[in-house]
Amino acid sequence: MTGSASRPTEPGWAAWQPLPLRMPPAATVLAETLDGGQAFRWGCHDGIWLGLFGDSVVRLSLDIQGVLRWSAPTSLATAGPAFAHYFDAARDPKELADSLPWRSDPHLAACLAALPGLRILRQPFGETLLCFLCSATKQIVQIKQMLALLAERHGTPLLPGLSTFTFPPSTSIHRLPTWGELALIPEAQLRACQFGFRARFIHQTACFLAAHPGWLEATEALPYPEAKERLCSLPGVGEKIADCVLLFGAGRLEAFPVDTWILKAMAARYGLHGWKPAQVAQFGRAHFGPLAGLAQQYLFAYERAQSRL
DNA sequence: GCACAGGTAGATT
DNA sequence: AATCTACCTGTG
Repeated sequence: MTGSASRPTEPGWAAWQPLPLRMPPAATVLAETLDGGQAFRWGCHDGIWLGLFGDSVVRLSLDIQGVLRWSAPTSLATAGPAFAHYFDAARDPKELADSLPWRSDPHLAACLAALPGLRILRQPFGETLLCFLCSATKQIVQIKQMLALLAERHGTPLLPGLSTFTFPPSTSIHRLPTWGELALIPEAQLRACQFGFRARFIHQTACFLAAHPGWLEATEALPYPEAKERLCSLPGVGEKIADCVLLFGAGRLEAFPVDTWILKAMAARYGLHGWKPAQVAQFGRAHFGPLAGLAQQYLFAYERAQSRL
């Protein structure tokens, strides 16, 4: 009996509720969505996902029928609705993907077919900036470890009352520090969280943001080109990270982040051998159109899956 | 030992 | 303007 509908209620957690979706994702696609490199705060234990974003804590489970259910702590009444927005549950990802140029692009068509229903999450803007400032030349597993350590040491506990009911075993549940909190942390303490050379960038960015109240919020509200330009003015933020922040943290689906995977994929699949990242980014936006970022996520996931075979 | 990991910034050519 | 390199640190 693995159906979560029949799971008994656990202390501190509200009952599991179905998330209304046109088409629930397959387990592999859900895993790729939550843990495929756009977010770094999800973990899966015994078939149940636990995720943290902003002040929210949510658990997810695919029941035997394939229905996606969520459960939030009773102390966090807003976590459910917050997750629906985070997951962009109101939007049908297949419909969105259908307006990508897959009809004239066989490789894109293959990527869409391999991961039907892959989504772009709508993560908190500031948090996304922090996460991708940590990402430079790091693997996903390591990025997750760095952020977990930072949250553990410098972030507010989200479920103080549930500290004894650990889920998963021995996992601490702290939110990431806000930029205001980060500005108060000495660079040395960031280095102690295994940030390496990224510690200086995070510290400098935190100091800048502390000196410019409202700067992040204003940036998020700007059109894509202006928002990207402003993000790139932050220490440690180049084109790639700016595009990731706008794509995963601001719903700007026209952003087309070019990392080493995409660089290799576009060379191999589209013949762009020897192209520079900026050239590939321009090609991507022109070729894939206003939803280029969604296409990018399919290409990225497909390429990583191929490499694991 | 050494290359590489979802890069960026500053120096050098 | 284009190319090269240092920057932390863990992993294979």
